[in-house]
Amino acid sequence: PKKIKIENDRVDKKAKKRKQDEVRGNLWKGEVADGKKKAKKEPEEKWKWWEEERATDGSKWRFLEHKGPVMAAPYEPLPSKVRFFYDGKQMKLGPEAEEVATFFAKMLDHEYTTKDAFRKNFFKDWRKEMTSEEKSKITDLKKCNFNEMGEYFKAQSEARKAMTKDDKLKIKVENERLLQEYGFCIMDNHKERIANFRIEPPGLFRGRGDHPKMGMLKRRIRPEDIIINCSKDSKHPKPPPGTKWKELRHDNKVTWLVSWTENIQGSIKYIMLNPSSRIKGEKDWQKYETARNLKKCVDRLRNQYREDWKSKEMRIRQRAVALYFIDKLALRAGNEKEEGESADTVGCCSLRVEHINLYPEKDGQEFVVEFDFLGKDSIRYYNKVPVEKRVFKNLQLFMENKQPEDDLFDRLNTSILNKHLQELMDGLTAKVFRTYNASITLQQQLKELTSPDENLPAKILSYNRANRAVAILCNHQRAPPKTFEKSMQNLQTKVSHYVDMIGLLRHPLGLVRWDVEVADSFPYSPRAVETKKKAVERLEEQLMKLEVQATDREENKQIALGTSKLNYLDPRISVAWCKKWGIPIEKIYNKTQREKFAWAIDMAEDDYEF
DNA sequence: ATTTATACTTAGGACGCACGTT
DNA sequence: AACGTGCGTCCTAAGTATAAAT
Repeated sequence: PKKIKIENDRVDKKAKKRKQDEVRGNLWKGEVADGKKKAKKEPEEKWKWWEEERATDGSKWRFLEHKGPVMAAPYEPLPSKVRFFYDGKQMKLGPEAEEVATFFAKMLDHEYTTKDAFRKNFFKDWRKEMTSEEKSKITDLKKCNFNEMGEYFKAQSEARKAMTKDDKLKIKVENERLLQEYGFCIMDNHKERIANFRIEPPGLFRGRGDHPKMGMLKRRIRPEDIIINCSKDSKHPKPPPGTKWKELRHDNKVTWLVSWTENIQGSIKYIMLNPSSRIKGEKDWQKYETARNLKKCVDRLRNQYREDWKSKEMRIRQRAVALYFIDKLALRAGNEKEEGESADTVGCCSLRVEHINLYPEKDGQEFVVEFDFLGKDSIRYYNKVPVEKRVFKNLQLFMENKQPEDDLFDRLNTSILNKHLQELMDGLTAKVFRTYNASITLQQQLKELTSPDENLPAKILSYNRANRAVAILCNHQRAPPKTFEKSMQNLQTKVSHYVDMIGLLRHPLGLVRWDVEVADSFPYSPRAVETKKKAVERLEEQLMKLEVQATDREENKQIALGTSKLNYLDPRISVAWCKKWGIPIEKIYNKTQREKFAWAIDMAEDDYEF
């Protein structure tokens, strides 16, 4: 595999030395025992992996030791007072059938338990867990009454909420212990955080959107399903007593520690490291370097695909138009999906004729393409865009003699497209355009929106607006928060409250209302005037802050900023912006994000350019 | 050329908790 | 102390991409 050599790849000799000095194996002994106090008091110097050289042989690590996954808690049968009824008659279920029944009972309040597909899939899978006796009795889901179960779980969760502080603390301590024991691994002399060290518990599958497999039973994972990956010379994780792992593997060409095959789609699930880890960070850094490489040649590429719109070969024209969409609209590549295996969603290459409408003229604009389709996670993409005449004509051509459900780009798929892109630039794939366009947009928007003399909240509003421009480009949506309207109203109430107060203060008579002390000194003593002035200033600043907050929130109603911040925006752009304007980085990145982007925070200066 | 397997990134929503407000 | 709410964390589904198998 090709490695993109990163520029400015300084090698810090001292860092190298430090690394060798660090002792391996302090993880499972000593440290945990003498408590976290020590670790907290003198946090071991943060490892700057970005100052070290990277492996060039395709190996991902040299040493890997971990404790294996945390298995899902075993099923606890219901107390006998909680009954299940079939066709009005009480019925005691065996533990297997009962467990699956509880999954359904826990979802009773959800709308999807009313959906045909959900019920059908659930019932089919549930029956597989029944004894032959149960199976012969229980033949109709409609006759099943899970209400007592459902109530029981509701009560349980109420009880959990109502627990004493002490009991809550106990749980917290136990979680912390689990984290300390299983949440870290040793990779190449460093203790690194694991992202998801728990095996996914069994339950009913609920895909996103109109998923054909909704309601199916996601089965319990046993040690016998699990593959462990670690160093040969490490202390191997032990399977729970009386069980065996499926396999113990020592593959340092991959980054995962644990894997298993999930039964719904038959896909493999992995346990991997946290985004703050070296192995994820390097990859992330490299991703942005590839996007920066695209920046260097994007003009050439754009000229190229514009030329290709005229090609006499249909496949080349399709490739060129698709690439234009991917570039201009930041569409995803659009791999083909097996029909009936998941929700019907598309990306660029898998667009169908039914997903676009062509308007030679619309709303005073020429050659408008209207997109309307469900993308990843069944999020709707709706957009009307004027395109160049040639693109428009090509689209008409591609749609000729086709049915709505036919592929728009019938001579193209992501594999063909990526092969082409690979020839144009080393490391280039379709998704790089999303990264590139997102990052360059942030940089441009920040330049445009930041005004030097604005105060801190206003600058942050500008940042959020730049961030928002990217989120809109990438179509990162969210469901409006349930409490949105109300919290917006609250904010407005506060605002008018401040406006009133300021009004009163500004008016001399307002003194009577405002503050007894000042009122007493009526008419104005110099001190009172000064105090009043200060108070007005303070109030006005708070008002400003509130107004900014209100604006920001309103504009953000249906837009999710997190995804682009975490996955598309070169963090060095944000770091540089913060440094340039003296904004504390904490205003932009929370703790987790600062950990993930530690490399960028350490590296980028105020003049960094993407 | 097409399908399958694998590994990894990207994604939105649920949930719970800290924190400010009443 | 009770409340509520906004944020961060967790969860895991759903994508992209590539290599290997057919």
